[in-house]
Amino acid sequence: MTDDWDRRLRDHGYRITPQRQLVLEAVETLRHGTPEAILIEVQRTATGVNLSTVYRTLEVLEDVGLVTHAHIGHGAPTYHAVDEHVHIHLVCDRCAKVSSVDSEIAEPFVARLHSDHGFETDIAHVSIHGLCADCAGKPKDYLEGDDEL
Amino acid sequence: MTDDWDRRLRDHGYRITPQRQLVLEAVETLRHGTPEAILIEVQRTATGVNLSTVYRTLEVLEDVGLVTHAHIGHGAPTYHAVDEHVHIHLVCDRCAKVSSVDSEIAEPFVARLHSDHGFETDIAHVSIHGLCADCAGKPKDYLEGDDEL
DNA sequence: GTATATGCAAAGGGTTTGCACGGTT
DNA sequence: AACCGTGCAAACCCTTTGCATATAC
Repeated sequence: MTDDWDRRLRDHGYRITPQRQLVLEAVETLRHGTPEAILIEVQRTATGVNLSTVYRTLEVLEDVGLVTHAHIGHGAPTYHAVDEHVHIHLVCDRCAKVSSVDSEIAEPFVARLHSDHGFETDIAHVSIHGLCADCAGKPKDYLEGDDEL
Repeated sequence: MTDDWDRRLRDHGYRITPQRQLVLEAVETLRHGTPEAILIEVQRTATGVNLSTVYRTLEVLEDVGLVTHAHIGHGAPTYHAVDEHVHIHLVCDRCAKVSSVDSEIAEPFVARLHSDHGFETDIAHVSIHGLCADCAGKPKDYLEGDDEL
């Protein structure tokens, strides 16, 4: 676990509690975790912890920069520790498969948004939707224009 | 309104109903509309229409290709008529302002996802989060979108 | 006439909030 | 001792669903 996690909390005026430690550990253990999944992981150690505490804690951990969240499908968001490698989620709208790609691939796009619109993009925050290679019915490195939904 | 809307519905085995017509018209009138907003617009003409009908109708209209939806914030999605110009929503995570940019700006990125991962991206489906020019403190030129609410 | 669409109400996920108690500082 | 954090339950928003009725075909 990030070694200065307690310091980070304290520096922002937050207190150190077992729940905060456990939630952070759970986020790091599960590399992608919804609040619900995080709760279950936390409850392996401390059964009494409540879902609303998980929500409040994730908000705090995000505020101090220890975790981030991304929206994958239409459901609950998933949380990651900040030291995880930054990645973009590609979600297939047909088979619902989720793949992760290095966020570096979006660099030129992000740079363009910045130069043209002054927008500082958090590219990993929401996933990219579309059709995966299988569902699009085409192998990698194959090009053709078929764009129905 | 799209002139072959009824034909499109019929061709997919759907029936023509006043509700479907009204919902489609509402989507075209409001250029960005949540289900709730669409309901209100529809009810200006037909007060009895129900929210669940709006949901079911939007699903049908989307199925036949007359409308699409995009996720802007964490809340309800917004619907657009398909003949609207395709655009990406940039959402500022600080001030919540939403601006629209031409989706063409993402072309190289989309092409890269296709060539490297075989993924056919629907770039407009989810918005891009980050900090707007004002909030990032780095203005250059930005395009104000057509949204409110 | 028959199957589909609708309205209504209830239930369902996911998330937030008010409150009193308990724990950290 | 003061205040923040927690558990609990209720409320909340958005969406879906079951069912009986109404309507398009």
